[in-house]
Amino acid sequence: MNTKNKILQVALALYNQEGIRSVTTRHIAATMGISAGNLHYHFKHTEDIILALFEQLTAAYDKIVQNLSEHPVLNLAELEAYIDSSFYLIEQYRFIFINFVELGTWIPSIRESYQKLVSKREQEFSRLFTNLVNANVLRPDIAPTLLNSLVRQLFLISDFWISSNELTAQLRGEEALLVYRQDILSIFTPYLRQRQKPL
Amino acid sequence: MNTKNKILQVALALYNQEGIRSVTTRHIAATMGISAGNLHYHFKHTEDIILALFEQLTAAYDKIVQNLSEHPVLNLAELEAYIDSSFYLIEQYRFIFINFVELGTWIPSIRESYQKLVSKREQEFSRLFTNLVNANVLRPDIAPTLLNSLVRQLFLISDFWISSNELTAQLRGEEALLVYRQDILSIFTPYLRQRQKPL
DNA sequence: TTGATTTTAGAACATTTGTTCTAAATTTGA
DNA sequence: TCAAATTTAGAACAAATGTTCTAAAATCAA
Repeated sequence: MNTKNKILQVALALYNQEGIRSVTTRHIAATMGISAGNLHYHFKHTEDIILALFEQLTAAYDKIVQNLSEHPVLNLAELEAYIDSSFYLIEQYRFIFINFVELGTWIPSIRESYQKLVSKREQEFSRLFTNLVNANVLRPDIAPTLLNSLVRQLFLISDFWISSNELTAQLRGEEALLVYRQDILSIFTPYLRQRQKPL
Repeated sequence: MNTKNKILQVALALYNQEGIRSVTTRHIAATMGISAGNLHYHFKHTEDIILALFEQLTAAYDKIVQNLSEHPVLNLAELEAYIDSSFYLIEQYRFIFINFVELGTWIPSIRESYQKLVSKREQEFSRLFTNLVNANVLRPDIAPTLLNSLVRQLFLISDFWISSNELTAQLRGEEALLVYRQDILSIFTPYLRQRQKPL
């Protein structure tokens, strides 16, 4: 692996573990055994590192979305699979989600990029709802304003579940996934058709 | 107002406006027209300022909780009033919610204090649900595990709604309140008794 | 009033941090 | 093989930051 990618890899690990506050470019360079000068040869500014990591995240998310449009979700098992894959992605780039607002004000292009991601996800989730209604999984009588709130809820919970978990239960690995999955699914629960409703 | 309180007031305003990243003790001192040395006479360490602000927040929240136990929520109008008051409090200390995880790792007593707050709110919300069921506003057939998820959802949305809004719509003032209120209420919506259900 | 205490300003210090610069080492490509 | 391009280490710099120190000013208490 070339130095540039290695920097990104080590930076991601450090940011996730120690938080953006305490990680410096010297820190990253020392951890991978190169000089600070060398690091700044590859990434002139610290923001460039963070921005590159953010672009990795959006690229990975795009893949998930693309996969979702090729293989639409038609039942609860597939919904769970999708929830799980988004969880792994979020956890992989957890420092971004934990410092989202701060990063957005620090590096404006991150906020712009996030806006675009939100639009994509809105489309994706609208389709997801429609599919589940058509597949007779969800009830068809959901008002549009309520649907808006539901979509916002989904975004909010998936983007900030990690932050919330960090402050409270601090669940890890499989345990975290299970609770995350349940929290996301409980948004859908009340709108399931009676037949499959485990209320 | 004495200098100590003035420092807290100015620090809060600056943290909210410019974010904890760019605000320094010199910054705060300069804004209020005192010397940095003087500021550090009153608060030896930066953390002491932030911790004091966090304690203001928990004290204010305690008041709301106490008021809630003295005047229980029995209908949707009262629920809205409670939602609104929590919104104003969160917005007043927005920088804390925006940097919650970072502050929690930086200043451990903040995380401990937050844990206690969460316990209080859990009790409070359980009572709130029970009250609304008894008052025939909510349906009585909500499973305990689902209730847990609902409570977590409520916490998550109230604590991170501001962060989410900051990244997307960036609504302000009354407009923000309206959407926040609707997002919180939409958690309750599916469990309302049919009579008052505006699905 | 006067002596003690508290508050304040401002200089000073140590450390950190991002970044640049230079020269050497390494790699590449013809 | 050898010159050009690249990568690298390490010193160096400038700015920022938290904090301390000292002495003066203000306040308080008897």
